Amino acid sequence: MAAPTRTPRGKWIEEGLRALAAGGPDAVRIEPLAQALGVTRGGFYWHFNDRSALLEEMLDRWERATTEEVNERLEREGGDASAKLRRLLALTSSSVLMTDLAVRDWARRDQAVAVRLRRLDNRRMDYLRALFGTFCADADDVEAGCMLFFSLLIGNHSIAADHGTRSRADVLNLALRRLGAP
Amino acid sequence: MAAPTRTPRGKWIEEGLRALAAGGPDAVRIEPLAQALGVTRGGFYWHFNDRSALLEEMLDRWERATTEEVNERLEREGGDASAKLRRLLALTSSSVLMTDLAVRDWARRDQAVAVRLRRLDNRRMDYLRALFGTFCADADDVEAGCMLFFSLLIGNHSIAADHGTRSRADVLNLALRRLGAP
DNA sequence: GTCCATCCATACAGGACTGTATGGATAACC
DNA sequence: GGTTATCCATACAGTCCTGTATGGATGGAC
Repeated sequence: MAAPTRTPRGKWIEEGLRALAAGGPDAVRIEPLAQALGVTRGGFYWHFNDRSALLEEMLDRWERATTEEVNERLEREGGDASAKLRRLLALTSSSVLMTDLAVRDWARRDQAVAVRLRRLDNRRMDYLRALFGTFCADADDVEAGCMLFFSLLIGNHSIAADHGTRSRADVLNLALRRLGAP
Repeated sequence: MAAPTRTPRGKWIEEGLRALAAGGPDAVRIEPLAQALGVTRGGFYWHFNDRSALLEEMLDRWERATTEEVNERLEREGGDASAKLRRLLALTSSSVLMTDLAVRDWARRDQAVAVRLRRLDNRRMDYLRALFGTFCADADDVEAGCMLFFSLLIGNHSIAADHGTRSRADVLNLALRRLGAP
């Protein structure tokens, strides 16, 4: 009844997310994906109806994984709020982050993706609000701090500027302190 | 000697930048560009060697235009530093900004583009440092403030979260005040 | 009115990809 | 050892794009 499951559904999705992170949604093509997996496209169309079905499932998996993966891992490693914020900022060049940036760009030109992103960003903002709330009493300050921190998270990987004698890590630390993180 | 110049070099570059802003570098294809301009690809290959030549010139023009356009316009309209920062943040959905975000994403997967972006981001950072320097004495604070502001500029158009009863503009204002802008 | 630089249309060859159809191959399961 | 669910290879038709080659068309300069 069962089967060898050499290249199951999940493999295609994983490889698709890798391609997305590396080259954006336009880089998610079946033929190169199959080549990367060492097979032909034969099996792909058994799992999926077409390319857009893969993209949908990629977004499904991304939406589920990114919440659990980041938040739970952050909670598991413990520490106070500012330690968690610090760890979040240090998540450099993780594939999670690259995928995130790719999806963010994708959302700019695809309404359906934008809806998903909004749902996720709202969850993330809620999480950030909880963290900032531990060392920040004023609600306005919390909201501004969250927006600034979230922006910093993205800006860190989008801004190519140098900082003279300071390293990027130095500047991130200074910025965090400026946001009131103890 | 001269000519009608119906669809000169510049037209292709403009249309290319429009396509870039709307759909990323992969969306810059000659055939659709020609269609948008109401001609066939015939003339394109008279102006440019190939597609990559267009991309190069698009980046050239972008690099020159974005600096002059934004900075000079900001200076021309006058006001103090915090007024200028406020106007920068209000530059919503300008095509300049969309192109900027597209190039930023492009730079993540193309080294040559990354080099150009770095050059530009450094210039922009210098400009921001000058602005922040007018109401911020400590050099560390200036650097952190610039990074946070620059990130906010990008985050504003990349983050899809809501802010409860507050509007995005409210939060941006709160954030600016938190950065010490009077 | 002719020349010439500039620009455009058309046709062609080729590449990369998509989706479909079809005939296996493989191994767990009975 | 046959059955069956799962997966793969191959071949084919079709789409969209690229780059090249070639023959105009247009209008200012002279």
